[in-house]
Amino acid sequence: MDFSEPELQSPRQQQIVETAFRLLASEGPDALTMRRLAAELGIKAPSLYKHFPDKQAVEAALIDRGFLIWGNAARHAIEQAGDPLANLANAYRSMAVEGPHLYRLMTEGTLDRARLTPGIEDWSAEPLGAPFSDPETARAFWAFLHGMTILEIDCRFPPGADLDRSWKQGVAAFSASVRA
Amino acid sequence: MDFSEPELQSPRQQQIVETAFRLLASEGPDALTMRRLAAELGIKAPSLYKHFPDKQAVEAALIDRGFLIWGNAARHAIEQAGDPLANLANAYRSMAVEGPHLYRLMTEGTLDRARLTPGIEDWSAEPLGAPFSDPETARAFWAFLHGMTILEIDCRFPPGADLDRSWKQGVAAFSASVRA
DNA sequence: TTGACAGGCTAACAGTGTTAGCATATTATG
DNA sequence: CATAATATGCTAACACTGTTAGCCTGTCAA
Repeated sequence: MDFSEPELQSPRQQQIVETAFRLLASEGPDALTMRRLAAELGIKAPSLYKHFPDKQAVEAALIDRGFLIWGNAARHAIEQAGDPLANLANAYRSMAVEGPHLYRLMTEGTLDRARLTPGIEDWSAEPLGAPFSDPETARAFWAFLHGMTILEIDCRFPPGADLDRSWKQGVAAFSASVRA
Repeated sequence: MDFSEPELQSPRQQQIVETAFRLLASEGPDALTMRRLAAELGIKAPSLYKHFPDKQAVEAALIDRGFLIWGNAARHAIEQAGDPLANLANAYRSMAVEGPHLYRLMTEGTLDRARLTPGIEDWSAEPLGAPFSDPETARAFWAFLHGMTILEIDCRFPPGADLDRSWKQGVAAFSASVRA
């Protein structure tokens, strides 16, 4: 499966999503309003509704892009030499730290799957299952990755905590569960 | 340390927080508006500002309450017989499933610690460190707990996934790291 | 030439948190 | 007892949000 081409989007839609992507990344979710996004494109807010039914649809397109980014990064990580769990953890962490606003948008709250391109969510999560013999342990490892990531970018750990070490310890804990 | 008495709150403030607590639990975050909260109390929205400087302050009081609930539940869990990690995991999961809206409010986004009662965050996290010999592994375990919990209440796992088994596998993975 | 359509616009609505200014009832003080 | 202060409510309004209705213009096909 290849999700790299968003066929269903017109050039103008792609341009809007691209602008929204940059706006979210550089100024955060509070800046991602319909009026601001429109201004960034040199138009007025109501005109956006000629291209997307509502704001959620724009956000869904961003989430789609996030899943694409993560799916590719995870596949790349698995192919590398060394401990696949550590490689996945590093890739996951890097992606989120580089784009914390997008990461939050992707993972916060419930997800309206009907708005996403079908299958992309599963596709992006697929590489996480590779190192493990059963899907349940893979999901537990995913939970660890997400927990570390979101707690880190939300600054929920005590200041000065050795997060590198926590990542290592967690990866080590799950290493006993990898496929022979 | 005993956080059970919110000494700094007037009776009216306690009443408002209590009402907000019930409103959030029963109807979710969208219902927790200043106007709605006021209506629930039989007053108008601006009157709330005689008791709290802004909405964030009300939310901070709710988060305080959440930390209190969790801190007590965790202490209780640790005293029980059996695997302390499994007990903690069960307590954590139960708390979140019973009050998912409060759990999200507590854990979503960054936290303005200046608004919380000093020390309550650390106090509520304390029991998690008990079973482990180093704080880094304890934090990794916390990340696993939070990851599983938030992904579960946000329905991010595939439908039909065996979450009980994922919880078990994750707890098992960390069991090798417990203090001798 | 005409008609459809794509894509912009202004004006407006309901809802949000929040502030200013006013009224009243209780409580403390002279 | 009178008076001042405080607590606690109110209405009106502001700036912001997503969103809709209705209008106008340019492009392209029949």
